[in-house]
Amino acid sequence: MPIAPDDALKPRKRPRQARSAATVDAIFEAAIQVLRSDGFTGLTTTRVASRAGVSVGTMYQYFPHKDALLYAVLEDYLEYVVNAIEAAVERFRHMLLAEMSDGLTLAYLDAKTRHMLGAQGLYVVAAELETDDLVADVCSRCDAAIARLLATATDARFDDIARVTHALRVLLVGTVRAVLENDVSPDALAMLRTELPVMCRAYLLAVARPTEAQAV
Amino acid sequence: MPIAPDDALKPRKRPRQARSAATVDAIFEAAIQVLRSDGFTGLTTTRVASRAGVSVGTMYQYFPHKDALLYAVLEDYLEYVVNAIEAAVERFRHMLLAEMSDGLTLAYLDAKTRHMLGAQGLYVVAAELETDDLVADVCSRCDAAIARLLATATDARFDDIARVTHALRVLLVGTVRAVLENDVSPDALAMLRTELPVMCRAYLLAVARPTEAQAV
DNA sequence: ACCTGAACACCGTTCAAGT
DNA sequence: ACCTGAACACCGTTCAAGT
Repeated sequence: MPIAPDDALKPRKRPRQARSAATVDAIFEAAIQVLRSDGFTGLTTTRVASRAGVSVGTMYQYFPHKDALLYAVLEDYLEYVVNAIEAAVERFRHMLLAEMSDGLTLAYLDAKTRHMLGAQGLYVVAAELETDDLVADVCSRCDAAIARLLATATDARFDDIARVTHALRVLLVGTVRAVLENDVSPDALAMLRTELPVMCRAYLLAVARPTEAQAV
Repeated sequence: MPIAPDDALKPRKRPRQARSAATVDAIFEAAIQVLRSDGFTGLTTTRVASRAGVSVGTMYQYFPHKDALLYAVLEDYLEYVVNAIEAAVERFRHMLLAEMSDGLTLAYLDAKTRHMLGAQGLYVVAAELETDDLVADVCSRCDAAIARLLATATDARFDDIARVTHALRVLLVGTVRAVLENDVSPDALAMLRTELPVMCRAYLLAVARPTEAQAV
């Protein structure tokens, strides 16, 4: 657990040839599979390499150490989620507060459940790996996007939009994780799909200041 | 990561003499400290033993393996939190819905922040360690307590109290964790203390069916 | 009874040797 | 250029030997 200086967690080299790119993809996919089946503790360089069909040495040509590989997997996943949020924000701007709340909530839920169903282990990766900068960056991009959304509600204004934005993101992220983490059954998902929108909507309406357009 | 059969995670023997009890306490405390400073990955049997001032062999007399030690630490912590919730439930029964919501929320927040400030690593322990039974037990005790509380609200009834209880617990646990996990600054805590009660109250009021006593 | 620490198997990482 | 796998240091766990 030495402190990672500079870009110590960055890939060692980018694949330049088709053969290499295929190798990296295989390693990447293998890492996710092993993480899912054996957990963070069970994720071994040997196991990833053998499942990817390469030798350990080859893996170390692309990732300077195990952590760099896991970091890359996490980065890729977070990028996917942020993109989903930013897309939802564009789609639901300039609507009623309740509409944009539901739109954002369901878009986030979809992104999570589609891409994440087995990648729960990534939470452990984020917790254990020096990922503060990466996470901070992703969080601020999400907050910026959500603030952009809320600012355009046609029927409400917020006194402290930064605070509300932050609280809403934490509500979304925390609740979804708390459920998916130890129960990905259809029942649990159904519960989220009905209750989470209610939570977000209720919170936003509670802290919003209605505007003249409200009575429309 | 072998499947834990039976009580494989239970302590090997209970301390019978004062000397032993002191040893176990020291090991326990050392584990928490190492977890805080070095994380889950950095938590080494050698490190825990040396910080506790005993040899590895001694540790293995009380805990059959590293996981059993971590399991015991987690169990102790969860017990503390459940007790806090159950105490709060007794204190706030038969009140207005908004009052009991705030009471429960702040009691939970207090329990978390007081005992947990450094023990964040326990989330990783719970995720990695075969703790499904333990967690399920704790969750159902919390849900039972919260349902007991909500059922006595003087101004509201719920059509599906199990669903609301579950959703409320997930909201509490998830949101608090999402904040504390990567930011235990006073600012973050202040945000939780103001916004979390609003979230819970707003959600409960949104799903509650008001009763005649409401207009009092 | 309780404690110790060398010894064994396994994992992360390197690097000389192969194609 | 890219790949391989034996070799080294370190961690979890055991157990013969100490008090």
